[in-house]
Amino acid sequence: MGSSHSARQKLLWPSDPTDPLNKIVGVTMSFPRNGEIYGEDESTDYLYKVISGAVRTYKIFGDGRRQVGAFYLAGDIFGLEMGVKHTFSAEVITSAKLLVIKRSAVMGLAEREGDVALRLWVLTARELFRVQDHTLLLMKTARERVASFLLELAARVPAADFIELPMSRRDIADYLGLTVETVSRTLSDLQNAAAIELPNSRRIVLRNRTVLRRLKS
Amino acid sequence: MGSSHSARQKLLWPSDPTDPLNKIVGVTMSFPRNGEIYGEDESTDYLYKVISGAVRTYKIFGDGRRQVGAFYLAGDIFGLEMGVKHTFSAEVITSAKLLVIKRSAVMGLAEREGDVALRLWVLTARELFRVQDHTLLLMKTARERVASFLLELAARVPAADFIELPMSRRDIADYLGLTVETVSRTLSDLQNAAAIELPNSRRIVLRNRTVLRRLKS
DNA sequence: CGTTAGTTTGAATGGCTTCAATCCATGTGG
DNA sequence: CCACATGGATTGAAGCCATTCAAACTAACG
Repeated sequence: MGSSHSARQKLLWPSDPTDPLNKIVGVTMSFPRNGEIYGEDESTDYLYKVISGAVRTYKIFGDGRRQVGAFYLAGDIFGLEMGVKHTFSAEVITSAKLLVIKRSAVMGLAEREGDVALRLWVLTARELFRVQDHTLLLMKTARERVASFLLELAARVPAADFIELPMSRRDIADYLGLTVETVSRTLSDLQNAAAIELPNSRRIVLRNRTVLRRLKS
Repeated sequence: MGSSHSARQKLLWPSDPTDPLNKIVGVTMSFPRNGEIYGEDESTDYLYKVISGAVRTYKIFGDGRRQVGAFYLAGDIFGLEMGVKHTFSAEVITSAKLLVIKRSAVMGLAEREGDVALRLWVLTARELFRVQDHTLLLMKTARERVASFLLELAARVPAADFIELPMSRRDIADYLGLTVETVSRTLSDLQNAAAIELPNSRRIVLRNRTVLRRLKS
């Protein structure tokens, strides 16, 4: 698992009080910027819930190319897998607080209690849905990918008329299957088209969502 | 659901005798070539197991582009989803026999019996794994995509030194995010590179898998 | 034997990448 | 406090890979 961590503290799963997963106890841990959470092929002994900050999962290919599989923000659960080894690596983007849960505790409970098993199934199904959306993204043009990405992110982040990007252009590029240059150019294009505004490189004002939705497909 | 069907017959799930899903009874149905199984946004009342033949799932975009989500061959289960509506449409490629199971029967059993619930979870997790591999495909070059596709298919199909493709070049193209022309050209390239041989358009002899694996990434 | 759908091949175009330079923000040492 | 180094982002220009448009070929089927 990750190397540097601090601030251990026992507590319950902090979400919907009727959630059957509340029966499981976890531990909060703080991870530094760019810190490793787990590596590809490490055993799936833990799963995680993002309390604050942002996380990316990724794979590195033989020739050095990197594929970003997903971004996880506050409230998202990740690292839950059926196999004994993780299929992606996970890293912190901005410094993050994570709730860390022992997989064995979850699985043991699932065997005895049906509602927990159903909840886990739903989590996997939701992840499947997310990955399917990702494949749809990758069949589109650069403009469509960037527009879709911005709308997807805007829908997940607390409501505001702008997005504060936790990730770099490289992270976005590796998620969208583009180069950093193309991402940068496309964002400039969208700004020229009056769809967005870029006060600085990490903040994006969604000036016209209708235009974005039209570009999206 | 699909329009034309015939040869109804009650029977048990025909696979591993220890499979807890054997407790569920289904009905076999024959579907004609290119027949519709279910449409996108239709309710998820049934799930399916391929007895023989081949199936594709797909989505059509506003501008007419088609995205093929997956190919299902003999033994594969598809159509199992958490949501009330299907996220893809499903069609028969070659004429197929499918085992059709009522979703409510499966879900009801899952609530009472933990091993069934676990089995369903595994099925969804396997689907997730498959879709993740698909996203990895879509980040690669045309050669890499075609090479990966051939190896993936060869691994699923009964062992032989050749593949009998059930699907058309268009199907392959829409699955790989390429045009038919690019797929055709790439197959010709691979033949020139002595990696494969094309006795006819539907049969592919894997002449040199090592070369394919090298091209794959 | 002609029609049709599917596949292959050719030539030209175009969108994204590659290579390269500049810009910008941040931090560090003199 | 300024000078300079550093990493990330943007912009420009050239090249390339996949697409587009078009034509020829093949197999299946009436």
